[in-house]
Amino acid sequence: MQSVNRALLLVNKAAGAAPDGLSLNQAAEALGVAKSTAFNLLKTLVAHGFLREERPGPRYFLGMSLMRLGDLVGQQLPVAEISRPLLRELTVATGLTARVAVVDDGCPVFLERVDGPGMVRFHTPLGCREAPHASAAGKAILATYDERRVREICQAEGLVAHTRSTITDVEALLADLERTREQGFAIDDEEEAEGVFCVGAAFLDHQNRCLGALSVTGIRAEVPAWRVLHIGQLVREYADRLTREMRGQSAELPPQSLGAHSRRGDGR
Amino acid sequence: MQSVNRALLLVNKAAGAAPDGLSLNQAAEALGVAKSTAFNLLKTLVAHGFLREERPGPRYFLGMSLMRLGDLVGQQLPVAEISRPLLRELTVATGLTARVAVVDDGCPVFLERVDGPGMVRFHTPLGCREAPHASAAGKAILATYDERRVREICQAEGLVAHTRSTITDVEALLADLERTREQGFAIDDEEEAEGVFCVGAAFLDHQNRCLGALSVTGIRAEVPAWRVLHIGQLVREYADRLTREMRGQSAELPPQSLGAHSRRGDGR
DNA sequence: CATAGCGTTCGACTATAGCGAACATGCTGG
DNA sequence: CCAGCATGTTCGCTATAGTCGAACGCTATG
Repeated sequence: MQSVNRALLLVNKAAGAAPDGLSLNQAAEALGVAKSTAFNLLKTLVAHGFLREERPGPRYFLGMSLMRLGDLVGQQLPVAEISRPLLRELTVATGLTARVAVVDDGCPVFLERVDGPGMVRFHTPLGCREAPHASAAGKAILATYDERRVREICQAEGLVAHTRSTITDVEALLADLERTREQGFAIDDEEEAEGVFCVGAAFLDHQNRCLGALSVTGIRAEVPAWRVLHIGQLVREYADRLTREMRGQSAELPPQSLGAHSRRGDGR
Repeated sequence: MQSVNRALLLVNKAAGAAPDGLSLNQAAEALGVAKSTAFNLLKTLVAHGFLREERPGPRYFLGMSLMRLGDLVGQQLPVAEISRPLLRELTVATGLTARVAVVDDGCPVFLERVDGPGMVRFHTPLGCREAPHASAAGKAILATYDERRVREICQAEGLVAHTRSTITDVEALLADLERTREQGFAIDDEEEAEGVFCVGAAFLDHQNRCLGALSVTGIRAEVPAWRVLHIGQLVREYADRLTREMRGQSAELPPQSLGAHSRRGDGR
């Protein structure tokens, strides 16, 4: 499946090549193929709207089809649709950027975001994976797993340090997860990026397996110590609401009170 | 480029196959190829995250990469980023769903949307093309072109009727466009969908060529006759603001007052 | 327990995608 | 204004890589 591989790689290249786009020669060189080969690939991708050809001196950018398809991903996952109004409320209530992620192999993948009102914008593309051990959403997810599974994931992903505060030791991480379970929400205190503070909480499916997490993100200064508890409880509360609403739609289970702190899932 | 073609077709199939996803056999049949061929294609797409494989009984859905890439499209087009706060304001001011489209071969392609507060949700996927003759955004765009180009586009697209009110006659369309130019905004009065009312206005680049259009959408009942003028002027005003802000960023041209009704471009 | 339907693997054949060289085009600098 | 270069585009040959079909294993169902 060589040609398909190359085509898809090209799309990724075009994604990285902002804001000037990709030229034919760049494409050919990036793939290590002849110019004519890259030429054909590019034309095919353009024909399907996966790339956009901007003249003159053809430069290639991501195409409109990707936007349409990207939008559809969210619609295939019911989570995004349902969580949107909750994110909006959460943003208003906290003044922070609120996001929702689904879990993919233990990592949070962010589906949807509602930016806060502040000056600061965070570089948080939709659809991106974040590290499980260094993000509030990730730790909220891990906290629903049992120790064995957490160790597996840590092994697979590796506890790479993003900042000085990143937890790089498995035992320390397990302790942090225990605290997360106790208080009902996870905290990322500059563990993913310097100066950035996040709070996250997991939501569950009808079998109490973790589906994903809500989180709010702000700069450290926006979140003084005395606000943390309040924000944490708010995020927890909204995550529970999301759990209930997801159940309400996909299965007709009764809203069965979740209990304030009953997310002690077994992770499988 | 047969295999790439087939792969990209599969992605589109998977997009349409909501909410149950695509099975191997469906995929093979849809393409008219052997099962093993479809199998390889699917696996390759999954490896790149363009599709997601859900077990058991492997079903294929759109993958997370598409979401990430779709999000990036917007970032490569400066329009989406800049228009977002304007859309938000416009939604608040009108109580309607506000959207922004860029022009692609005369058709509006919608980049970004901010839903209104009402109960009604519109089925308006991002990245989708709409008919130029039957949407407010489309007519706002066409109104910036000269007669020859409008006729060309009509020829190419065909004036298909979506509802009883759709304009299917070129002369009538040209008259409507003239009115649009006079009042500064375009109106779609149930021409695209029954019961749906839209108002749109074009925004321009630094050479006064049409870049795209803003529009607001509501159900007919939300937009009584006496509100139309006010809403129209509002949309016109925001489109002009967008024009100015786009110029402010990409080129350092002075904000040069646009004049209330100076969008009489020549369309090329 | 049998069977039908699906996903998955394998090897052979041939169409197809890849290469390289030649041709076109559009800019830059002399 | 022309020459030269860099870039995009086309074409034919060749071998590779993608396609097919058939065989296998699994699960789900009557």
